[in-house]
Amino acid sequence: MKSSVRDKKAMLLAHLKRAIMTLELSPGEDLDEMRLAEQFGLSRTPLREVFRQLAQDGCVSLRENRGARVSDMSYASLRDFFQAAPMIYGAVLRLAAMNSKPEQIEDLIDAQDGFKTALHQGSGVDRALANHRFHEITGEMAGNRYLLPSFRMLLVDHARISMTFFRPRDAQMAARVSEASVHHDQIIAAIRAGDEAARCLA
Amino acid sequence: MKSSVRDKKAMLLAHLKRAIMTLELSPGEDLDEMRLAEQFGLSRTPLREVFRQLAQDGCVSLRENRGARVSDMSYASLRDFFQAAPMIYGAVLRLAAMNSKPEQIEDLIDAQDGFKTALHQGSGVDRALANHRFHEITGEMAGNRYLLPSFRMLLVDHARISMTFFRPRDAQMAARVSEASVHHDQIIAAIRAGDEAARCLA
DNA sequence: CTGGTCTGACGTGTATACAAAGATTATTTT
DNA sequence: AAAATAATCTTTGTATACACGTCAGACCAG
Repeated sequence: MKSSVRDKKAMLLAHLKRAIMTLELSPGEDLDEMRLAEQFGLSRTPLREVFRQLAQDGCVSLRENRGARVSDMSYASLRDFFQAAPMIYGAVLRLAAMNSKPEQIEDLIDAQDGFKTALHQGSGVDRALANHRFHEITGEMAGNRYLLPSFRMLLVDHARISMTFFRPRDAQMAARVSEASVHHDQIIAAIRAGDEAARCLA
Repeated sequence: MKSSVRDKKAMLLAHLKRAIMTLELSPGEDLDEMRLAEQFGLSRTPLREVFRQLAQDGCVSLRENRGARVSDMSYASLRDFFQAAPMIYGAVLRLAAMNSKPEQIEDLIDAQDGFKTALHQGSGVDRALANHRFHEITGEMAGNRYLLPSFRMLLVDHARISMTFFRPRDAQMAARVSEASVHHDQIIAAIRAGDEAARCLA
């Protein structure tokens, strides 16, 4: 079974995004066009399109005549992150509570199950990705085209920051992650409540 | 003097963005790749790159196998706009007040002068573009990489919404626009104050 | 040595030909 | 005559060759 170019593009996008979020590809690392092209059986044209999409999510930065490089995590970008994240996350959650569909709530609960599983028997990578998936669904629920680009950028770096600072041995860290699980449950409850409220109005 | 491809790309980008913001290109209108390519003396490859950049700003939507189309302004997107705009604008202004540089404040004052000129002797298009320029500078001042993508999208549709609903004869509208000018002055004052405060801390 | 420029190798940017998908028109069938 | 289907035509997506810019190391001047 040979996959179409379209599928290969999607795979490459997912692969690179995952690798960047998990720090498998380090911030600042260069991406080699030609190498990736032949590795994934694509020509450079669609590959560069994938780079553009990654740039949109803040995964890579494109430098004129100097290729794509994994976005670095400087002190400045950490500061930017903690300035922007609370607002955008808050806004997304409010909208998610207003606009969520029953089916999406099911997805969210599944994602939270996945997160709990990762919490107890997964690696740091598993936890970061499961957490990412959870929040990604809240973004879908909010469904606001203006908020989404910023939200997606934040989620990518949320994962990278978790990966950077998470230390499995550290008891405080373990507590933090458990807190996240509780927080997720609160989010689900709030969204359910919002959904009920919306239903009553309709 | 013949301009380089790089310059032509920048020109095309600016031209299309302006045309879309001023509704010279209507929402929903299709963009013809080949026509624009020969019109601007570019091949399709860099032209499609420009389309991608426009898509990033929310100017156009790219449909699989069906080219680029000017983003339409549906009821849903208006709702999204008014949900997202207050938050993002507020956040950007707060950060602008914290991070602005003296030189940027000069730019902002110049932009406000331009807006006032447009207000008194310009067309609706002039006003919308001058207003856009003003807010664009506040975005630069805030300089938060996570907020910027959403902010840019909002600004584009801010201009388009103004163009849609502005009616020169309408006295209420005239008052609205004057209000905007006052609002701009307040913004400048607030940013100046923030700048002073930051200076005192340093 | 140190600083600067030149040159060649490497990698990115663009043009163009070709392939594939969508839209349109003509044809056939009921 | 209307609907379904086939043929074509247009437009988009991909591959590839070539042009151009960048970077590194050699070479020379100070």
